[in-house]
Amino acid sequence: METVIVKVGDAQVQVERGTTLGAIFASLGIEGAIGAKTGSELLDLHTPVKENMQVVPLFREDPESLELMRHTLSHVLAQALKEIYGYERVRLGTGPTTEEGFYYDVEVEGHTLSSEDLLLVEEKMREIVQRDFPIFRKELERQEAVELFSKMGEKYKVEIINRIEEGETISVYGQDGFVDLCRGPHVPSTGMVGEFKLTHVAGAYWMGDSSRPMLQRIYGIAFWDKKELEDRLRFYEEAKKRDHRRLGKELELFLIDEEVGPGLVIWLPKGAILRKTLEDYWKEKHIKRGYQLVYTPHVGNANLWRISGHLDYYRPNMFSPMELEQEEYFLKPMNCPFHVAIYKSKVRSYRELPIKLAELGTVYRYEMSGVLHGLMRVRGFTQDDAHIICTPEQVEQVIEETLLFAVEVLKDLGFEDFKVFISTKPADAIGSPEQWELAERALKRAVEHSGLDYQLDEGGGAFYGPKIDVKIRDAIGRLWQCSTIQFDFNLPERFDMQYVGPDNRRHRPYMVHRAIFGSIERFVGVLLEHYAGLLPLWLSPVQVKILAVSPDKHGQYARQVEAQLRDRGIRVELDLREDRLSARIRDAELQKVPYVVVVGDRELQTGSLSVRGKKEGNLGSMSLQDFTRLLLEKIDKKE
RNA sequence: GCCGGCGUAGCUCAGGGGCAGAGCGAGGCACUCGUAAUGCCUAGGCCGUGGGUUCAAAUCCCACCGCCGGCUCCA
Repeated sequence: METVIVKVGDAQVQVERGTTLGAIFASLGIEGAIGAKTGSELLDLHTPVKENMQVVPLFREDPESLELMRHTLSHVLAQALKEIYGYERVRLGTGPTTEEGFYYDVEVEGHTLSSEDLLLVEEKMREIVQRDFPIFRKELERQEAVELFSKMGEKYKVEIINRIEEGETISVYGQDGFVDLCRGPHVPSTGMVGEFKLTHVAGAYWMGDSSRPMLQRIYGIAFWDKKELEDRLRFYEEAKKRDHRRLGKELELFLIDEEVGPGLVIWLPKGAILRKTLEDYWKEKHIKRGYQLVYTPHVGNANLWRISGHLDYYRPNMFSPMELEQEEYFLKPMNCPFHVAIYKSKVRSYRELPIKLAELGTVYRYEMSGVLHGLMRVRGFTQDDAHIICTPEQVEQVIEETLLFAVEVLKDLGFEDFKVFISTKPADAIGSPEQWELAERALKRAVEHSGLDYQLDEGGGAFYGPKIDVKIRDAIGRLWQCSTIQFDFNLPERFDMQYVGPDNRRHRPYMVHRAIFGSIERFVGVLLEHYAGLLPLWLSPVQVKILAVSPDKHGQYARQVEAQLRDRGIRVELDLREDRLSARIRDAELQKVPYVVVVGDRELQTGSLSVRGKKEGNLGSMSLQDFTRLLLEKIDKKE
C-alpha cells in the first residue's frame, strides 16, 4: 500500500494514497471545512491526495472560500436550467466565478431566456440548495470523458476536453443527476453555499470569439452573508444614481442626439462651462510645466496617415475618407502625426530638448455601435494630449516628471487612490532591445520613485513601445483608466525625426505620448460619477443661486448681489420665479448648486446675505464681502 | 458588429387591436410666502422610422434607426 504524508497545520498524518482531504480532515476532527488550499492553489474536500503535501483547511471566513461556493452555485445554476428546460435541450459552455459571483454560458435549444425566466431558474436553484445534494468528484480518462459528454450532446464540453493538455487530470463534478466537466474545486454539497441572486442575462460568444456561436450568459452574485449581498445590490443602486448619463440630463450638461449621430457629444451651456473650467486649468498647468500649447487640424491628408502607419494598422477605427481635389483626407483618430510635423518644422538641437507639445485635440474614431456608452465611449472626443520629444539621457527624468504631473492633476480633481500598470515588450515589437530596456527601466524607476504601487503586465505593451497606465479609484471604489504615458519607437522612425547632438551629428529622439485625463468627455463622465453630480465648487457650472424671498420686494437687491458676485468671477444664477421659497430652494438643491443665497427683508435692512451650503446646510447670515472671500478661497483651494 | 430587452408629452413612466394617459416640468391666474414640493387652469403627441396584417394598429408581424445590458473590440 502506497502512503503519503499530509501536513495539516501542526498535525501530520500518514494516509493511503488517494484518500480525500475531506476524509483526512474528518480523521483529525476538523469540522466545518468547505475546502482547502495548498500554497495559493485551492482544493476541494474531494481531492484525492496523490503526493505528500501541506494543506490548510478553508472555512467560510476565508476569502478563498467564496470562490468555491460561487463555483458550486454556477453548477447549481446549470442543473436548474437542465431541470427546467430539459437535460437534452440545455448545452453548457463555461461557468466560472467572477469578482462578485458567477455566471454560466449556456445554449437552450429553441428558447431565449428572459428576465422572467431567471426568477424561475432562481427558484429551482434554491430548491437544489435546499435539498443539499452531496457533490461528487470523479477523474476520467480523456476518452471516457469525451464519450460521456458526447453522449449527453455537450458539444462545448467536448471541445474543452480536446483543449485540455495531455497529462492534465480531467475531472467531472456532479450532484443529484447532474454532471459537469470541471476542474473544481467545489464545496462538499449544494447546501453549503451562501446567499445569491441571479442578476441578468446577456449574450456572450463561445470562447469569446465573434465567429463562434453566441451563448446566453446568466449572471449571478453570491456572498456568504445576506448583508453583503444586499450591500452589493445597494452598490448597483448607488452606481445607477451616479450614472453620468442620467446626471448629464438632469443637470443639463450634455446631449447625445440621435439626429446628430451616435457617439457624438453636444455640450450644453452648463457642461460647456464645466469643460472650459477644466480646460483652462489644464492649459495653465501645462504652461507652468513647460509645455507648449499647439492647435492642429481635424483632418489630414491620407499621405500623412500612410507615413504614420495609421492606414495600415488603425484604418478599421477611422472614419471613412473624404475626397478633395483628387486627394483623400481623413478625420484624425490621433494627434501625433501633427505634433511630429510641428517638431519637424525646423532643425532641432539637443539644446532645446525635451520639447513638450500639448493640445486638447479632438479626434474621431469609429467605434462599433454596440460599445457606445454616454461620455465614456464615444466616436468624437478630445484627448488632453501631449508629445514629449527628448534625448535618451533625458528619458528617465521626463517620465518621472510626467507621472508626478499626472498624479498632481488627478489629486487636484479630487482623486486620491491610484493604481498603476506597467506594460512591457510584447512578442511582435519593433524597436531595438536597447530602446525597450531603457524605456522600461525609466517607467519602473519613475513609478518606484513616485511611491505608487504598480502591477506589471509583461508583454502587455503596444508593439511600438512600453507604457504606464494610471487608473483612478472613484468614491464608490470603481477603477477608471485615465492617464497613460506611452513610448513610441515607431513614429520617430517613420517620420525620420532627428535632432542635432553635441557631436554635431543627427540622432533619433525618443518620443513619449501622454494624456492625463485621457479624454475630456470620459473624464467629465468619471468626475460626475465620482462626485455623484455634486461637483466641487470650482467646477460647478452654477456656483451660487440667489433667491429673493419676495421677487417683487427684494428682486432688485438680489440683482445687485448677483452683479457683484459675477463681477468677482463667480458663476451665479438668479431665481426670481413667483414660487414658494422652499420650492425654489428644493430646485436649487436638486440642481446640486453648492451655495444658495436668500435675500429678504432682514438682509435688505442689514445689507447682508443668508447663505445655505449644499454640503453645510444653513450657514446663517453674512456680509457679501465675507461670502465672496469664502467662495474665492474655496475656489482657489479647489475644494 | 453579435445576442437579448426597450423606444408613448421636455423628463420619468402607465396603457397593449376600437376616444392618447399620469406625475414632474413648461405657460397663465390666484396666494405674498424665510431654507427640499401652495392651489387651480391651460398648452403640449407622426406612440422612433418605413412597410405589412386588419373594417380598425401606439398595440400584432417584418425591416431599419436609436438606446439599455452584455459579448467582441479598444494598433
